[in-house]
Amino acid sequence: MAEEIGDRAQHLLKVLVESYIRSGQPVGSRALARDSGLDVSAATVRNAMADLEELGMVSSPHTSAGRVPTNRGYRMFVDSLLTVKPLSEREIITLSGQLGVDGSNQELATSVSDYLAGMTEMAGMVMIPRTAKRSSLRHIEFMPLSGRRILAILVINEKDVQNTVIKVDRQYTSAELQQAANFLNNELAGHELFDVRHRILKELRETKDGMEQMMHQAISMAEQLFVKPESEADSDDFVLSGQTRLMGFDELSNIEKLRGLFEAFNEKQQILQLLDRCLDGDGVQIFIGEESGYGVLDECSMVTSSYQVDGEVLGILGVIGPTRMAYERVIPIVDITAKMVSAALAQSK
Amino acid sequence: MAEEIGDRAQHLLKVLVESYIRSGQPVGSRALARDSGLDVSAATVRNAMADLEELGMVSSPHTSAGRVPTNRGYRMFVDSLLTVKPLSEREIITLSGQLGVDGSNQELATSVSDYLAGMTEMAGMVMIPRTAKRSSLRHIEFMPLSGRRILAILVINEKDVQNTVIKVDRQYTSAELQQAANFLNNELAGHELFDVRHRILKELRETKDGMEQMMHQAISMAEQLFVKPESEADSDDFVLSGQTRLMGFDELSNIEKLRGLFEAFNEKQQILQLLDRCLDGDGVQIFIGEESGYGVLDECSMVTSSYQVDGEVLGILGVIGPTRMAYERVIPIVDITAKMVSAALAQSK
DNA sequence: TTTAGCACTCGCAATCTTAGAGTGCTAAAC
DNA sequence: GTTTAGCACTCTAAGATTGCGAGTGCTAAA
Repeated sequence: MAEEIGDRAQHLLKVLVESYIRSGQPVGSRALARDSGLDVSAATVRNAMADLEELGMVSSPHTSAGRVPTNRGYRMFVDSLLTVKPLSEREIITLSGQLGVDGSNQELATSVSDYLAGMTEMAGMVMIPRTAKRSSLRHIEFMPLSGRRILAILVINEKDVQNTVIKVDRQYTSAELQQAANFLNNELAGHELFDVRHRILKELRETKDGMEQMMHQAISMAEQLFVKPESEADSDDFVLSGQTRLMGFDELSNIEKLRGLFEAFNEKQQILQLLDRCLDGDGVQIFIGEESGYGVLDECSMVTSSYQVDGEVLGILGVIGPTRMAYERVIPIVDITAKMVSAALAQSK
Repeated sequence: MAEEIGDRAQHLLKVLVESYIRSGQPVGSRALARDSGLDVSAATVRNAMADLEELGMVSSPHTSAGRVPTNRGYRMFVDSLLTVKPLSEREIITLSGQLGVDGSNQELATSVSDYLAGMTEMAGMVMIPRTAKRSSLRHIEFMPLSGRRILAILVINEKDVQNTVIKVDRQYTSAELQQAANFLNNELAGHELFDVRHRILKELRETKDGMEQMMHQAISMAEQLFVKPESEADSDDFVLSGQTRLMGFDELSNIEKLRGLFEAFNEKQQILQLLDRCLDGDGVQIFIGEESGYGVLDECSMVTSSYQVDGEVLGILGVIGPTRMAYERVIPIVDITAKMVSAALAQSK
């Protein structure tokens, strides 16, 4: 069935997609023949179109409209036909100017997301997996609350603070908690989170007996802090900005669709699962339409890239926009942004 | 000009608004005569409508449509014509069930906002002024960062944590910072924020000389933490939920309007300024259409109420929806919610 | 394999029509 | 003076009709 696509058909597909991305209008055979640069007639183009249609690369909205690329057509386009424009010097400079290295990861993520949204005129996003492997524990602090609850404050890396309320078996005094925190800081501070988790589990196993009561309790508190979150592989930090720009696109003028999309943004869950899938991949990755498996992303594409330090993936960033987007511009933007974020993080280390 | 409105005209306005809120359709004279309960003919109603139109209470979309209330008409309606339905027992129980007292204020706000959104099928919002008067400082902690920066962690009230990065004149060691924190905790912990600010300024004035170097520095750090934020009367905590529900209303099916609205939600600034204005008011307050002065709220109304403890206003909560909303239902919901939140907060004190 | 020619299909926009709803006004009735 | 009935008038929303333009698919010839 899936026959080989001839060189000419490929070229025509490329020109068609480019034209459609530019104008948003179905492309007819006459116009395509003209723009293709090839010296062929419209009729020949029509034959090629018939082939492409059979292969599911293009389709007509109706009998006498031109052709429009299908998701599969877009896929072929970005995979093997696209010619990427490098970014201009100026644009790169703008970005590097925006990347302040101080401020928390949160702030960095926000500014990067804004930048992506601004440059592409679409929605930008940045994910920081909370359990980023490179994170190391800096400091633990406990504070008693009313009724058997304790406020735990974790300082992670340089400047990220996390606080959690944990429940314990009885009331503790400030002094006791201080002692527990000291103990844990001694044991755990400076180690990577991954490591911390390990140590806690190990200690738990080893200390069934003959250990000071206090340590025992301290470790069980730490367990609540570090071990549970792993199983709830839930909310990573996730910044999304410029969503409202998506309301400007015709293909999303259907309110129902838009609503679904914004609900998905609010949920975060779905989007995050999707982004998780990108964590392994290298370089820029693209989801076209509902390839992602999420109906709400029907008319949308995501262009993402991971950013990393020392070859280790720290997170994902990218943009969301209509399927009909200027890939040849968006892809290098996402690519470069990811690289510059990687560089900035490496430097601030 | 603004002549007195007759009793009958008032009654007719009331019935008209109710009918319009129910159906969303302009109300004609015949239907209004029928529904009014009055024993008058359509012609009489027409005369009354002509009067109301002259007073700016109603208007016709076009010559041969019925009448629609204007903002002014709505205003009159909610101010003096509305009969409020009390909430059913069941609904109140649902709410009190949802109000968990544990968890941070953030979490409380989120759950209240969700509740409002769910009950009214519109968008819910809760504001917690960051500088809430009743807040008292619990604990301060410093941690050195690279390059003359210090991470400050404030625990406020029971369970709210705030962290800020401050810049200082030189590097400090952990020990020095510990000392400074101890000093500040001794001086300030347990006091209300308002008080804290006062004390810092006082100390600053008094300690020009003859004070230990260290205290001096500690106080100037504290100044950065507590005094500056007051001038930037910027971001209070603000939770908004169920925005996407607004996309379901016909009057907001205009994408441009919707976009403006959602951009305002993202900015927060504008909405917050608006809510600030409610802080003084007592009980339920209502903004109809662009009464607020913000064009983006054109076809929307806000129903808000403050919540308080010991007679002191802590924040604002409410809902946003289309001007054409079921006020007689929404108002008691907002009212009761505010009261229950107030009660819950008083109890958790 | 490519091309020209031609009949055919379809959507879109403009125009017209009709039905229905509701008004404003006037003159009579209470 | 207020209320009512009657009537002409206006306006919209929803179909129906039309013509145009764009583009296709097919066939037969180059």
